[in-house]
Amino acid sequence: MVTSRDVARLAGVSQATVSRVMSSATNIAPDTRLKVQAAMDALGYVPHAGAQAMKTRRARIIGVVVKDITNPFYPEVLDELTRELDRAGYRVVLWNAGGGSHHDALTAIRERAVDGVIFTTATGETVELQVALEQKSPIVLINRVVEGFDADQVASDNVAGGALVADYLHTHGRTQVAFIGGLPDASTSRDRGRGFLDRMQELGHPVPEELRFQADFSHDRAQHVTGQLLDRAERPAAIFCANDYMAFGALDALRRRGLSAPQDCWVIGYDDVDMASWPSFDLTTVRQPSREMARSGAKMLLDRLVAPDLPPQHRRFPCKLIVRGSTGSPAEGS
Amino acid sequence: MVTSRDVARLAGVSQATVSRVMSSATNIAPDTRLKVQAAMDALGYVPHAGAQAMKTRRARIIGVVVKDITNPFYPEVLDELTRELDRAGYRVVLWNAGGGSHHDALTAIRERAVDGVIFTTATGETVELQVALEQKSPIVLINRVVEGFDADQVASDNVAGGALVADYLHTHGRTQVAFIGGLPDASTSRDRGRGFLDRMQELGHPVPEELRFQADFSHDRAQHVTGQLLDRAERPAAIFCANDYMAFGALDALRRRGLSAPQDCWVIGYDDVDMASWPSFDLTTVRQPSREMARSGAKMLLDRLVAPDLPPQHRRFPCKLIVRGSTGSPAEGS
DNA sequence: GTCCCGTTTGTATACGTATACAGAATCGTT
DNA sequence: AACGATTCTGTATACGTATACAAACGGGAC
Repeated sequence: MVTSRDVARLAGVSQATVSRVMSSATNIAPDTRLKVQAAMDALGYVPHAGAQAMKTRRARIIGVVVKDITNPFYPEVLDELTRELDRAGYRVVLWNAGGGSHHDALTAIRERAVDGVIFTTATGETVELQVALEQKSPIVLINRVVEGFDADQVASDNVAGGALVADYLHTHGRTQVAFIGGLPDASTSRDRGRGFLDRMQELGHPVPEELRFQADFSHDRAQHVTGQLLDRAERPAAIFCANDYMAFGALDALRRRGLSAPQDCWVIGYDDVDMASWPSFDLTTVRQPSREMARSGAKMLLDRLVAPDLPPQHRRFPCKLIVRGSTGSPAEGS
Repeated sequence: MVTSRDVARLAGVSQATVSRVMSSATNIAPDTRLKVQAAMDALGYVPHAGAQAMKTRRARIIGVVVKDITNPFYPEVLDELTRELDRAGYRVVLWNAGGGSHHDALTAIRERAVDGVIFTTATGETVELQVALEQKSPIVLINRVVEGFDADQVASDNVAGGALVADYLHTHGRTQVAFIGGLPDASTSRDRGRGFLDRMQELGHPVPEELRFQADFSHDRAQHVTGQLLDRAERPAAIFCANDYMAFGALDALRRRGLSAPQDCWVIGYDDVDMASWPSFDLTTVRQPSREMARSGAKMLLDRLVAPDLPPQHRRFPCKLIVRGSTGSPAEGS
């Protein structure tokens, strides 16, 4: 391995000078700089990341924690996060699935292996997160949010989004409806459910217990649950799923039975991932600005790295109902 | 930050002893070990990753390079890679999109920021890869492969897979067919295309130039291209896409025109991603064992880290045609 | 010519850990 | 009782870089 000392020797300067050329400080004579750069090129010098990290106390790496990368929502978020962080000169380490991800990511902060972490799927492990926060660990929560947790958080207004769906169904006279949630301890599912169920109640169409389900955010569980639901005597007029991925499962359950939306049952999702607009699904859904949220979260974290004592920000993005073919009369659809 | 020296002081031993407890060498008196561990717990000691990396010359990080994480094939591969590498005690840094990904990943090796890299989308940038290889950089190619490149490589038998499709279409008398490739310099697309087109020719049904397309592996391009194709006077009897993601685009192009597979045109994909089996697509496709390939590639890399002079392995997995509803008479499906 | 100031460079050291080496302590063997 | 063998621990140093400090140098201004 070629070190800065080797470069120094070849260029006829001290190691410190080589280091200064790297950090491109201003106090370098132009010709010394050229000499050193020539030597670096000649030797193919590349600084040792670990050594730099040790001295500067910065790894230039950000961690991102995701639960199920197979859910198309997360690739979209990741896509945006990697772009944004890459542009800022940071690398991204990814934690996917595995119950221990949150813990591992926090450990990585303490090891100084990463400078900060973006959690997309925070839930109840608040204890450990809280401890980390008290040690001023740079942490940002995207998508899922933890009430009363004093860290930067970015989410969409899930309660309002859920209410949007209720209003829409009410307006179209679809009152006998089912709700399929994700995980009970995920703020997204909880808030969307609450916003939806509360508004339905207000509107005079309370959703009975036996029409409320949990399907852990996955396509397969949602397909299964919807299947059971459809096999009952009475079919609901609409199904609202807490994310698009489950809505796809609901649509698939219909198709498998030779039924379809919107003819036999309306289906509504949440997120508006790219796939939702594909003709195969043509899914009515609540759009949250996922990519913008990702960018915003990345920026918050980067800001916090330079100013650790910034007051924590809670940013909430508005949502919008996108009506497509899986609801409404076919004539209404695009 | 609490260092090993702090632990040493509290435990009343030398820093070296603390380090030895960490590496859990055998030569440690049981009670010293307990004392040290107690001190570590008391102080909440966590070793500094950068310092360790500098001394041991191992970062315990593996890089993974992916082109478009939005293509559902890659999340499946990533899912498996992260699991496997995580289990082996490695973290994963992800490079996504961005033309410079390959270069950045190779730089990271030279910076010793990562111990090795798994490329899933290698193409023609052989020059730089070749240089890296000559410096014995631990590199593994998964999925896409580069001819005559002396590194570990894992792929499926794409030529045979393409031929499978030709045989199948011939058997069912579908001879007027189109091919939609990905990128011309990707081995996957090239080999699948070659296997398919050559076999079609052998069988007496050469595919004319005007029925061969490139759609850069993306849903949207494939949908667009298929759209143009369908708007012609004569509709092909089948469309073979070089991956599932494009096949979904082809199906969507049909749907948008009120057409469908298999009635109006057969559609065949490649990969057999999870989504291919969803009732909404019900896609006939060539299954390659993506997850097994990912595991295999991860193991190759891990092996190479401990034995850098191992001869490079080229592993090729067989493929299998999975017939579903997007081809054949509906009766045949499911 | 002297003095002061600003620029540029070298010297020395620190970051936190791992490990070669040597010394101390323990044990069994003769 | 003396010896070597064995086990355990401490001392010292190295990994590769960044940076505080001091030194050297040159250029004006008087």
